[in-house]
Amino acid sequence: MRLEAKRGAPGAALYQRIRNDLEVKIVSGAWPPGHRVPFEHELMETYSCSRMTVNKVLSALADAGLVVRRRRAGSFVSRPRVQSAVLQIPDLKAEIEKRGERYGYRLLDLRKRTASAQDRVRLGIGGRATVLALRCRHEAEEQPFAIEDRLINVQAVPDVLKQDFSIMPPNTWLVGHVPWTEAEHRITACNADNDVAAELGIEPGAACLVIERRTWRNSEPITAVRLIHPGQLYDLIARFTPTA
Amino acid sequence: MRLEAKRGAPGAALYQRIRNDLEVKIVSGAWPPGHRVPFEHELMETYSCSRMTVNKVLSALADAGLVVRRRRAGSFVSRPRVQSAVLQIPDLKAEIEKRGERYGYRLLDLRKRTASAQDRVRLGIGGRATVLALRCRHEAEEQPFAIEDRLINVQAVPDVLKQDFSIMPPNTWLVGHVPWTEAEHRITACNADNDVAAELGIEPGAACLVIERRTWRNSEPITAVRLIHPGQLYDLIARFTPTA
DNA sequence: GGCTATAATATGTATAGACAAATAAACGAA
DNA sequence: TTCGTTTATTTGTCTATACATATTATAGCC
Repeated sequence: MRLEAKRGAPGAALYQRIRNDLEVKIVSGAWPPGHRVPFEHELMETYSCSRMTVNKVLSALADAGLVVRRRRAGSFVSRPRVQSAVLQIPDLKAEIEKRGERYGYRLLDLRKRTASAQDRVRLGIGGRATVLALRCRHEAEEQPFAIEDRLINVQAVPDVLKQDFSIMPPNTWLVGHVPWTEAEHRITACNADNDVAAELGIEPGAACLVIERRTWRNSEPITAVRLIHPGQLYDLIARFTPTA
Repeated sequence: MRLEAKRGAPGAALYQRIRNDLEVKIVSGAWPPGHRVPFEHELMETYSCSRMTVNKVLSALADAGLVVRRRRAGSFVSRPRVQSAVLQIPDLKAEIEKRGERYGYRLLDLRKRTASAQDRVRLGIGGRATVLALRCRHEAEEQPFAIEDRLINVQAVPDVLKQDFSIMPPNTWLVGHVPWTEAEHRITACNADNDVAAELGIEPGAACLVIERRTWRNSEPITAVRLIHPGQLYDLIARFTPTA
């Protein structure tokens, strides 16, 4: 979102002030869900401006999901406010360093192989394929922070074979070099098995937060990754303000 | 005037087609981060349209974070693509019924009390306050699906005392009647304690996914809720496509 | 060179006017 | 009544134009 002067302040652009006015009415509850907001020509009167200007505001509110627009009927405050939030799925290296902690990384295992049936399911590919399978550990201040279990579709990203993942985490390289068009995240909880417990330095059976992410580029699978965090150690936090 | 507009158009609006063209160039990587996208007057030429139309496209791309615009310099493809996703935090009743399963609900405990120190921390309030504390269970097809542990700030929502939460889950009432302006979500994993295990019908120690949500209305705390799901039973899925 | 004033240019916002498309509401026929 | 048709209204998109504003490039000066 572009930042102008203050959104509602005098001096801000006219359409920003109009938008702010309407948003306040909506999020404050003064206009409850289902309420019909004034017609464009009414808002033109109210603000002494052209229709293009109020149209821009209402279209933006519709894009933001605060109103629904229907020809001939008008614009209406959206029904049930969806409980949605922008979730930041961080690059662990960047995230840890942002906290001012020392980041550590260790490659536990790497192998190139013809995709097994299980690999094909995880990546969502059919037929023969070559994959790079990695397992590595992320550390913050010497403490294990996450186990990463990743498959990369070599066909989609041939350059990946030239990278040295013993010094650089695969995610850091991928986000910088491989654009993606679609991603899916799945978040679950599981009990640590013996391997994971040993690698993370926790008790077997301890609860772990699991984040699985799959990315595609124009429908071609790129990578599937599973990040396993000790449950107490890691929070995913999402903040949401409708105005945003 | 509009002779050009119909050419090669599958019905979509002109600015939609332009936007799509540019997005493809960006997300495909054809225009890498930092690349200068054509000036508005160049796009006018390319698409034989007015500046307002290409301006609308570029402003929308800027709002979406795909480009950065700088006066006198031009518009540039944004730097690092952030790993973010819109996470749908569903209303459980709606979610379960959408799957075609039977929703069940049971109020386990409800009490009105003066906020304890712990309550005040959870809600983020200071001083004296009255809260409503609920504990309830959500079921899908007779199976326990989640334990909900909720605090409601009675000052912020006095009407809450008039509701009968033995038949209607608090979330269903709240989302329909109490607008909020800010929300925070926190997702963690924990091992089921004996109480939770009994209520969910799982083994003590089994991994659970915990979603904590706090909402405010103009900085006034409304409610704090903790949802505890059996780890195997529940997935949070977030899909993200830049095109939206 | 380094500094400042000036011009050039791209974006930011706003207007008035035009026609298209969808559809709620009124109307009329069976 | 009920069904189809017409009409009126609202939103959707686009144009051509205008001026404001930020910022880069340049020219001129010391």
